[in-house]
Amino acid sequence: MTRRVTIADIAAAAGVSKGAVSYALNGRPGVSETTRTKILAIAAEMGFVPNRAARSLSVSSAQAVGIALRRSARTIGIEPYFMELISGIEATLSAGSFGLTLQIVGTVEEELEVYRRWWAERRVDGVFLCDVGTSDQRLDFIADLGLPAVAVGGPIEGARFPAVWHDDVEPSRDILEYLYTLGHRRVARIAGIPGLLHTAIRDKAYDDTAADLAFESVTTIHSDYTGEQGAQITRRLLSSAKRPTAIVYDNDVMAVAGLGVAHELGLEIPEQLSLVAWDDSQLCRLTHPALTSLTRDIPAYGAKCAEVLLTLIGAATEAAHQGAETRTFSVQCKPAQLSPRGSTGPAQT
Amino acid sequence: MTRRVTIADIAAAAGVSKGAVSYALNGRPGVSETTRTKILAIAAEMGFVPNRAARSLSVSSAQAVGIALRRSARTIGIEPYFMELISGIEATLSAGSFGLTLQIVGTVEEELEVYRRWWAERRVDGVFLCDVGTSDQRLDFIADLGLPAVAVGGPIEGARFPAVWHDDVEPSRDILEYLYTLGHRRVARIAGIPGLLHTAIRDKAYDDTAADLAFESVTTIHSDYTGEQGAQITRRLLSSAKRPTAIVYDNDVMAVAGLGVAHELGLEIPEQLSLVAWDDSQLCRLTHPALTSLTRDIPAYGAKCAEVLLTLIGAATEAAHQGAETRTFSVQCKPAQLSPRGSTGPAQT
DNA sequence: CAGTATCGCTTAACCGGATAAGTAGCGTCA
DNA sequence: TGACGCTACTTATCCGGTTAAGCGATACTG
Repeated sequence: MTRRVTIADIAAAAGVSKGAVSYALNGRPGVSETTRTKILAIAAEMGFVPNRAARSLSVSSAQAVGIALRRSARTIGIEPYFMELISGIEATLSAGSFGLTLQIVGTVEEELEVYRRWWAERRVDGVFLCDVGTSDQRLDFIADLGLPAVAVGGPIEGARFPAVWHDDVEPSRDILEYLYTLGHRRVARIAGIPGLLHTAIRDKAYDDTAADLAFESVTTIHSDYTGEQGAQITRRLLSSAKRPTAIVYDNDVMAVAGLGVAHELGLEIPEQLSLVAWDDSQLCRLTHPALTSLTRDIPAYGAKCAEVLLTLIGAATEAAHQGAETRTFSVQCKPAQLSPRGSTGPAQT
Repeated sequence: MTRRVTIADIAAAAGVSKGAVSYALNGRPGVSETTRTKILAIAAEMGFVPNRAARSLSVSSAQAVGIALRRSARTIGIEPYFMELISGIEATLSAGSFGLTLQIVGTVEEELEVYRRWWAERRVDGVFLCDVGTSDQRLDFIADLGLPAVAVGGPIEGARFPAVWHDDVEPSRDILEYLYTLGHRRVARIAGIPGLLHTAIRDKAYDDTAADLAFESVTTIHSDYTGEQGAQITRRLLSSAKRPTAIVYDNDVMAVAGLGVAHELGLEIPEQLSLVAWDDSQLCRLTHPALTSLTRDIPAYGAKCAEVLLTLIGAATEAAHQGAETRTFSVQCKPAQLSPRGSTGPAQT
C-alpha cells in the first residue's frame, strides 16, 4: 500500500519550504524558474496529487458539482435520457477536472434537503436542476442558498440562474404539420407529467398549431412517462370509436410501449396507425418498424449544461474575490429535428 | 445568501470551547448530558452541518464512494442495468450518508487513472468495479493501491477484495431445459463481450448443459451488447438455411432488437421463433409479445454491493486504528429467475 | 485527611494545502 | 555608502473540523 505524497514530502526532497512548493505547483510568482522546474520534476516523480479535502478547506471549493434525480429505483433505468445527459455532463466536467456527485431522491422535500446538505457541507460547487416544473419551488430555494445552478430545461422567466434549453415549439409544430401533410386528421398526443415546464410548453405549442390547421381532433392526454401508462393510454385510445390515426408520444419509452400495443391489437404500422416519439434514443431504431422521432443530441446538451455551470462557478469565485456581479444568462440549444422512419405514413382514407 | 455555521459559531453561542462542541456533536464522552443537550439544541437551531472538507482532512475519510463506468456516451443510456444498479447503490449509501461520485470513462487506462486520482486525492473511500473481466488488470491495481473495493460480479478466485455476484450457471441451465422441453432443438445464443467474466461463465454453463441434452445445435455468437449488433446477428441467424427456432440474448436491449428483426422478417413470435432475454428490465414488458426473460432484482443487487463496500470501508478504518486484518469475503445473491412470457412457445414441428 | 481517580471542560496541535507577511541577499542609484 | 527595491524564498496563519493532553474541581478511598 503506497503512501500518499504531500507537499511537505516534496519540500523535504527539494530542500525548500512547503510554501515554495505550493507556489511552484500553482504557477504563481515567488519562486525562480530553476527551483520551479526542480520542484515540478520531483512532484511528478513522486506522483504527487493534492489532497482534495485540504485544498477544498483552504480555497473553499469542492471541485465537484451535483445532480439529484427524482425517480423511483424501478423506473429510472428505463429512460435513456438521464444517462446520456450525465455522460455529456461528465465529458465537460472531467476536462475541467471536476467531479460529479449523483444522488437519487424520492420526493421534492428530499431533493431540497440534499441541496441544503451539499451546500452546507460544501460538497459541491454547483448543481444541475432537472425536470424543471412550471412553478418550481427549487428555483428560489437554490437561489436563496446562493448555490450556483443551471436549470436543465427552460426558458424560465425571471430566473435567478441560467437555464440551458431548446425550443420545443418549433418541433411540436413540425410534427403536427408533418402528420397533417400525410393526411392525418385525428391525432392524439400522450404527453408527459403535467407539472413539468416542457410539458406545458408543448401543450401550448400543440394547441396553437392545431388551431391553425384543419384537424378533426387533436387531443392531449397526460401520463407519467412510464411504459405502463403509455401502453394503457394507447390501448384506450385505440379502442375508442373514433380512434386516432396518429399518436405522438412525449418520450421514447412510451412510444415503444405504444408500438407494442398496436402489434397486440393487430394494427399495421404505419398503414393503420402512425407513431411519433420525442427523444430519439437508440431504442427508437431497435423496433420494427423503427420509430419516427424527434432527435436531439443529448450528450451535447449535457455538455453545454456543464459548460454553463462551470462558467457560473468560475464567475462566483471571481465575484467572491472581487465583488463583481454575477449575470444570469440563458443558453438556447438547437431544437430537436424530426427524423421520419417507418412508423409514420399516409393516413388511411 | 445564508452564512455557513461552523462549530466555532456554536461554541460561541453556547459559551463553551470548540472541542466541547465537537465532543457533543459526535456523541463522545467528555461533556455532561446537560451541556450536550444544550449544544445539540443550538446546533440544530442554527442549522449546523459540518464542512465535509474539514472533517475529511482530519479524519482522512471522504464519506463518498466512486463508480467508474466504461461506456461511450451514445451507448450508456440504452442499458437500464446501470441506472438500476446505481439507484440501488444510492439507497444504501444515503442511509449511511455517503455520497456517490460517478465518472464515465472511455478506456481501461483512463479508468485506472481515475482510480489513482480518486485515491490520491482522497476523493473516495472505496469504489465499485463493474464489468469484471476474465483477466482483469484493475483487480490488482486497486488492491495494490489499498483502495477498498467491491467487484460487481463474480465469483473471482483469489481476489484481494470481495465480489458480490449471483450464480449464472443455474439460470443458463434453466433456459436451455425450458427450451428443450418446449421442443426446441436448434438454439442460438447471442452472448455479450467475450472478455467479461459472466460471459465466460455463461458460455461454459451453456456448453455443459447442451452436452447433457439431445440438442441438434446450440451455438453461441459473441457481440458487444448493443442493439445494432443484436439486430445484425439475429438477421444473419434467421437468414441461414437451418435457422434456430429459439434465440437467447445476453441482455434485454439485444433481445428487443432481435424481436424487431423478427417482425421485420415477418416471423410469428412465438410460433416460428422463441426469444429469451437476460436481464429483465421494464423494456421486456413493453414489447409485443412481451419477452420471456431472466429476472433479477438489480436495485437490490446494487444495495447489497453498497452494503458490502461500506462494511469493507468500516473495517479498513478499524484496521488503520487497531491494526486488525481485513478479511476478503464474497457475497452470493439469489440467481435470476426465468419469467416466461409471450415470446417463447413450443417449437414448430 | 492526604492521595488519587473521575468528570467536564479548555487548550493546543494536527490534517494538507493556500497565502499574507516577513526576511535575507543582492543589485541599483543618488 | 546607505537607503531603496526587488527577487526568492521562509515563516506563520488560516480554513474547520478532530483529538490528545492538560487542568481545575469534585468525589472516592484507604
